[in-house]
Amino acid sequence: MDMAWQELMAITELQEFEVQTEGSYETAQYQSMQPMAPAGEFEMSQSHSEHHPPAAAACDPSTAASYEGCYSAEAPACHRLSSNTEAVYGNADSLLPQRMLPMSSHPQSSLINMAAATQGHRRPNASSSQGLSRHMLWTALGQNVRVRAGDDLESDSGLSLGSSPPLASPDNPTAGAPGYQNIDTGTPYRDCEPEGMTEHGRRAHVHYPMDYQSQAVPFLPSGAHAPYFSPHPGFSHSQTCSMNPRPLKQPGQAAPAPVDLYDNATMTSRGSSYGAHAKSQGGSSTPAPLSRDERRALALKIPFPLDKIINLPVDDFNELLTQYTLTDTQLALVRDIRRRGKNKVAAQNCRKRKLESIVHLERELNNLQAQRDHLAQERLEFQRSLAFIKCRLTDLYREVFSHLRDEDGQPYSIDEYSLQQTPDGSIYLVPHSMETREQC
DNA sequence: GGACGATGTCATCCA
DNA sequence: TTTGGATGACATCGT
Repeated sequence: MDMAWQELMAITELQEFEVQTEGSYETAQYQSMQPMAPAGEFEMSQSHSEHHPPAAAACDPSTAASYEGCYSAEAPACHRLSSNTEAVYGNADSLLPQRMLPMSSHPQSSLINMAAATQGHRRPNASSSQGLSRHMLWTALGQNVRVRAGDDLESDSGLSLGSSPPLASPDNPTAGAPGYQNIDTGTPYRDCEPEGMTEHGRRAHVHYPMDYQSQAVPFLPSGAHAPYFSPHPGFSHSQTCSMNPRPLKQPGQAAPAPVDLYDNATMTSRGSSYGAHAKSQGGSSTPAPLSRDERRALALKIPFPLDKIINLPVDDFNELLTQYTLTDTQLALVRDIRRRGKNKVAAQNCRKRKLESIVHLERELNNLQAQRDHLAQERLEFQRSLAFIKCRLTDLYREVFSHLRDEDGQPYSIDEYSLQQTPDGSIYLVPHSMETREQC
């Protein structure tokens, strides 16, 4: 790429050279798409004869054979830029990476759709996954969702300076945010704690979604919450922390398998679901885990879905907030979620534009390189043409001298005299000695 | 284990 | 002042 840009920069130099050496040719001539005639056929000379009558006689094909030495017949025909550029770059669109294709929307109408979308397909785009994960928030409530801060225990971001108030983040369980505390014990949430969590706390932890259900039911997709909202009492901490996700069993079914929606291997520290999605390509029916914000919303019992938080217009969003009595912590979290959600979309759009810009610049670079090649070819043709015309002029000059005679009928020596033309068109025979003096 | 692409997030600027 | 879009930078993940 660097070389390409260096070559591109040479175009300006090339054009400057053209102007200096071929000053009589205007820039417009460089835009001509017509090929220069092969020199050997002297079509070039005929073309010149239209504009330079004196040269026309010199370029008479009948006499041109004597000038092959000046104007090589091997001069290649100038290529047609109009066809070349299109031929070379006509398929430039094919260079567009597949990732540049317009994103398609995915229906988010049901949990079934969501599950299907997460199985056997890599996430087609982030927006759909957002929608899916948002549904996950409200459908997973009955699935013994553990309000886990596991990924939050990891470093959120090396540069994170904590834009969110500490209270609003489960990253900081010691900050005293009520929403991140165990409902029963009041202790901060710490999922999968190897030692610190008591069995009572674990059970309360496991049962937390049940407590959340009472508030969140109105927002759950119909039919999604009822079968899953009674966590099996037999779930232990070790089960909930299992690294082997199993299909969920409804309460009425015997021997419910341990459920772990937070397989560490599938969760990113950012709470994104793409990792889990990629893992679901294997055909696993394990639903995608909740994002970090979804879990935060779950923990703080935000009483409306994330897609509303993120996508509602500001007026509707504020109106939504007025419909509920939210704590400062909840408000801060909601605003953080809204900010992050919008920024996520913005980042996706930004990256898409950046890729499109790269493709556009690469295409433009190719076009400019083709233009440069065309100009170089034209310069070569013009140089050959100029050399040919000079040869013809020299020959005509000698021919004129051969017909000149002095008073004694003797021919003038071309070494002693020269022909000069004045601005008014008069031609004088000037001795070289006088010419030299005039110059002095 | 390092390179690389994808993605989410944060900080910052700006309208 | 608030809100949100745009974007660079960074972290993390999976391949």
